[in-house]
Amino acid sequence: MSSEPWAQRSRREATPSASNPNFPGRSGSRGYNELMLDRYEPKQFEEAWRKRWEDADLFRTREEEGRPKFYGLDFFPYPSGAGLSVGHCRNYIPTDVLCRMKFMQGYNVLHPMGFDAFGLPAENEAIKRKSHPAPMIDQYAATYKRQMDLVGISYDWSRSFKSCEPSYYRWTQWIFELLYKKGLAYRKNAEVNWCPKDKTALANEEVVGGLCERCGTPVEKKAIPQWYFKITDYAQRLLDDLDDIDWPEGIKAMQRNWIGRSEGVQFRMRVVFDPGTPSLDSDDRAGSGEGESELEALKREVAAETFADPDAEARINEIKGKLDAASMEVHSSDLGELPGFDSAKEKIDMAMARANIEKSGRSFDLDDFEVVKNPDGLTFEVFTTRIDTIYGVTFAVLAPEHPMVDQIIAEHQRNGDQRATIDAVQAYREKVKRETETERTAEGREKTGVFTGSYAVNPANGRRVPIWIADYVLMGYGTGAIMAVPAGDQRDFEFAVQFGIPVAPIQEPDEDWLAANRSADLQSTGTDGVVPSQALQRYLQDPKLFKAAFISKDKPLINAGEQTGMKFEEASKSLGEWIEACGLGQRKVQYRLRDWLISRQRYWGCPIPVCYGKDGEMMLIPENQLPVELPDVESYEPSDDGSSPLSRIQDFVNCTTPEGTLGRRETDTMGGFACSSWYFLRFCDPHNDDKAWDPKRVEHWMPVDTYVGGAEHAVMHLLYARFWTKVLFDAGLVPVKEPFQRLRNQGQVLGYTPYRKPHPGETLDVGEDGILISREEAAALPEGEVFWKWVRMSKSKGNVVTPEEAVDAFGADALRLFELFVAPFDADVEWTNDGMNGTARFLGRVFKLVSELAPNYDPTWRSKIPDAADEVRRATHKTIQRATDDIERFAFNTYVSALMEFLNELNDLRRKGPDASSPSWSEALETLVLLLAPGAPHSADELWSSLGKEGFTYHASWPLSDPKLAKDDVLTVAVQVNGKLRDTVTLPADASKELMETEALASGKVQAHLEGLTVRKVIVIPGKLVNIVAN
RNA sequence: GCCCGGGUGGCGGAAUGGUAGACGCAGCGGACUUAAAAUCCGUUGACCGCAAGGUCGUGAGGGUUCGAGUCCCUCCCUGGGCACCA
Repeated sequence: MSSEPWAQRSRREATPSASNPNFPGRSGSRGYNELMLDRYEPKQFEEAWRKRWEDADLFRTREEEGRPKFYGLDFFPYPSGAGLSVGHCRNYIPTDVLCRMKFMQGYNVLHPMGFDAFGLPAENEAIKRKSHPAPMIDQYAATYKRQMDLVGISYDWSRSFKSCEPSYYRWTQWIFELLYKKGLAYRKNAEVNWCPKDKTALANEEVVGGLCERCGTPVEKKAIPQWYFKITDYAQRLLDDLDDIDWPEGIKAMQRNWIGRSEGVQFRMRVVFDPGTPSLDSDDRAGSGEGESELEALKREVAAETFADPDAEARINEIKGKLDAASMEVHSSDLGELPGFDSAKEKIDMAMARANIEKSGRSFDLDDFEVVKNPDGLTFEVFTTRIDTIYGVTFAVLAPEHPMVDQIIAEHQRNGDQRATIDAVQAYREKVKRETETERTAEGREKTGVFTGSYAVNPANGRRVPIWIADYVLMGYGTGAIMAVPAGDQRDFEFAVQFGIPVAPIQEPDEDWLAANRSADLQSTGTDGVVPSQALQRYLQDPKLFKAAFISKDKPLINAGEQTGMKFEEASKSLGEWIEACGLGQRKVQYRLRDWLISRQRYWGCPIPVCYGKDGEMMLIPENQLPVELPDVESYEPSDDGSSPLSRIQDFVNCTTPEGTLGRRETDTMGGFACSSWYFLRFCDPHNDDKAWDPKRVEHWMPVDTYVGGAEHAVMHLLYARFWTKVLFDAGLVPVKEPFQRLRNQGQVLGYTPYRKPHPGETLDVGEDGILISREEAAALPEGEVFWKWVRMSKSKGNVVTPEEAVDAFGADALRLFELFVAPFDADVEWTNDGMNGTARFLGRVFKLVSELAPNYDPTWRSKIPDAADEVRRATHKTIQRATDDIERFAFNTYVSALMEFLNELNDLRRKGPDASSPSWSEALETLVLLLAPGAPHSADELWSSLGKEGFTYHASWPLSDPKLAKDDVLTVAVQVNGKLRDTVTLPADASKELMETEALASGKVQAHLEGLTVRKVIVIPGKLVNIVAN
C-alpha cells in the first residue's frame, strides 16, 4: 500500500470545459451555464452553485402547515482550532443526504448547526495563546462554517448560535433554576484531589504516582462544595425509556451499564466487640445442636401446616410463651394484632424470624417494626445482590471512609484496649486517603485491608464474623459496607486467601469446575488423579484449595439453614421476605449511576445563577435578571487556591441579593454538558428573546427524528440530554419524554500514521507501542525504524486530510460520494484517496451519459409515456426503490452503488437499443439526476439546468417508484439438485410452481445430475428457485 | 473478568434462510494516442481441465434445515466500552 495518502493525487487539471460541439447546450436565456459539460469538472460549477444556493436562501427552514416534519441533527460540535478533517465530514454528509431527500419528499425539514463554545479546551487554548476565548471561538466557528459550506451541507445558518452567547446561556441558567426549584440541583461537599502545598484542586491527570505533578507533594482528598444535578432520581426512567427509542443497541447497552441497576437486599448487621457471641468456628450450626430447639421444631410444624387457622390464636400464644421462656425479649402487646400480616403462618414466621434475631442478641421494638439500636451496640447496613449466599458470610468489610470505622475506634478507646488495632486502622485509612482513584483501581493489584478488632453478627445464623476495612469496598456505592462471601464472590475469595480468613462452601461446584480450578498445590501433592467425588470432598473441606470462587445461580445451596437445597431465585425471595418481615432491612434497587457533577472552578463556562446572603443563605437570581453575564476580563487564569477565577473579580462577586441586601455571587460555572443538554430545543426557536422557546415551535419539531454523531458521547451527553428532556417534560415544557428518536453513530476515519520504535531509555506513553513521528521524520529514517498504524485522524497525530485538500483535488461531490460509498456508515474507514478517483469517475460517466442523451430529452415525457414497462423504465423504478430505501435506512454505501448500477445498466441498454428518443429515456435521465441530488447536489443542479430546468433539484419532487414498473417480467430461476446450483432457467415472472418444476426437471444439466437417483421431493420457491431433492 | 460490535477475493465491501463475492479500488489484456495521462471495452475467489465442466470456498468445529455468510451451541482472533459497583 502506498504509505502516503496523497501519493496518487489526481493530476487532472482544471482545463476549460471541453464541451461537446455536437451538443451546444440549451438555448434558453437563463444564464447559469452556457456550455454543457460532458465530464465532471467540479471547478467549473461547484462553487457557483453554492453561491446560488446562498443567494436563493435555499436552506432556510420551511414551517408550512400541513406538511410532515423532519428534524435531522448532527452532534453539537466544539469548534477546535484544527478545523475539520474529512473524518468529520463522515458525520455531516450522510445527515445532509437524508435531510435533502426528506425535503424533496415534501417534509418541512429542520437541519441546523451551531457551536458548543464553552469549556475547558477552549479556555486552556486561549490561556496558552494569551487571548480571550470568545473571539477565538468566533474565528474557529467561522472556519467550521466555511468548511461545511465547502462540502455543500444544507444547514439553515439563520438558526445558528454559539452556547457562549448570553442570549443562549440566559436560558441555560433559566433551566438551572428550574432544576433547582424542583430539588434537582444541589450543592454538597465532594472529594477532590488536593495539593496542600499549591492549595489547589488537581485533575486526575495532574496527579502522578500519588504526588502533585508540579511540586511533588503527596496529594490528598479534600472536600470542597460542588454543584450537582440529581440525575439519580431519573435512573429508572432513563433505563426504561431506552426500550422506546431507535438507537444502536451498543449505545443502549452502554447506558444500561452506566446506570447499573441491580436488585438486592439492604440490611443491618450488628457490631459486637466481645468474642462471646457464637463465632463461625464454633461447630453449632443453625439447624443442628443448640439450634435444634423447640422453636425450630415448632417452625417446622408451621411449615408443614399441621395446625389449622382456627387454632392460630392459641398457637401464637403458645409460641409467645415459649419465646418468653427462652428469655427472648419480645415486647409486643399481641402478636395477633400485628398489622399487615394476616395468616397464622405469616405471624408465626414473624415470631420465628424475631426469635432468630433475638438469639443473636438483638432487641426489638415490635410497635414500629424497627430494630432498635442496642444502647451499647452499633449497626451498619450492607447491600448485597446475593442474599441467597448469606450463610456463606465469613467476614464483613467496611470502606475505609465508612463512618462506622470512627465509632468502632471510639468504642475501642472507651474500653481502653486494642491500641495496636487502632493504630493499624488509622494508618490504613491514611494510606487509602493518599491513594488516587487510578491507584486504587489499578489492575491486578493485591487485596489490602486491616482487621478492626470488632465483629458483625450474621442475622441468618447468629454467628459473629470479623469486620475488616479494605479499599476494595467503595464508599460511593451501595452502603459502603459488604457482607463478604468468599465462596461465591471472587473479590471476597481473594481477600480471604490473602488474610487467611475461612471460606464456607455454599454450593457444590460441578466436576468440570473442580477439575479446572484445582490449585497447583493440590496437583503437586499427588492428588492430580483424584476422582471427582474426592475433589468435591476436598472442596467442601476447604474451598481455598481451589483457585477461584465458584459463582453460580443455578446450583442448590448447601449449609443454608432453611434455604438449603434452594437455588438463587427461590432462596433470594425467601430470605428477602424474611429480612423484611423481621424489620432488619428491605429489598432494594441500587444504581451505579451517580449524580451529575456540574461545578467547574473555571472562567469559560455558563455562570451558575445563584447568590449568597450575608449568612451564606442561597438564593436564585430572579428570572428577569438573567442572564448572569460572564464578566469580560483580561485575566481569567485558574487561581491558585482552587476557587474559580471569577471569585477574584470583585465587580462580579459583589451583588445585590433578590432581598435587596449585599450578597456574594456563586463563582463556579457549569460544565459544558449543561449547554449541550438542551440546544436541540433552542434550534426550534433560536431567536426568541422572551422564552427559551415557544412551545408551539417545539411541539412542531420535537423530537429530533434522526440524530447523528460519534459513539464517544454514549453516556455523557446522551444521558444528560435525556435527563433534561425528562425534567422539562415533567414541567410541561416539552411534549416528548425522549429527545432523540433515532440515533446513528458514524464510524471513525483513520489516517495512516508513522511511528518509530523507542530509542533505548525512552519511555512510551500508556497504550502506545511506538513514538509518533512526522511524515518528514518518517521519510528521513531508514525503513526498518518506521512502522505505520491506522489511528484516528487528528491534527495532533499529523495524519489529517482536510476537506479543502480533497475538494481541491477531486471536487466536493466526489468527496461526498466517496464518504458515503467507502464503507457502511457505522464502520471505521482507513482513509486513502484512491477511492475518490472512483467516485469522480462515476460522476464523469454521469455527465457523459446525460450530455449524450440531453438532445433527446423531452420535458413532456410524462404525458407520452406508455403504461407498459420496458427495460429502461424497469431499471429506473427499481433504482428509485433502492435509493429511497437505502437512504432511509442509512445504507448510504449501497445508495451510491445503486446509482452506479443504474448508470451502468443505462449505458448497456443504450448500446443495445438505439431508441434514445423514447419517453422512458427522458424519465430515466430526470430520475438519475434527482436521485443523485442528495449525494452530489452540485452536479445534480448542474445537470438539471443542462436539461433546461429552472431552479434547483432541491425544489424538485423526489421520484416515486411504481412497484408495477419495478417488477421484472422474466426471471432467472436457480435450479438446485440437493441444494447445489446446477443450472438456471429463464421463466416468466408469473410462472406457476408447476411450470417451474417442469422446466427445472427438463434441464439437461439437471438430468445429468439426477442420473441414477430417485427424486424424493421438489421444493419450489416462486420466482426464486427450484431445489430437487434426490438420492 | 463482564457487556457490545466485527471476522466474506489482493483491498473497501454486497447479499428479506434461497444463484456468495453486487458496486468500487487495485491488477491484467485490449482500443484510442507519436507517447503518456485521461477515457472506453474486456477480464479478475482458489484449484483441476484444451474445453464442456467439475471440486472447494464467507475465522474454526458441531447442530437445525430440502437449502446456512445469514439461525442455534462451543471455541479462536480482533475493535470498542466498562471494570474491586457488592
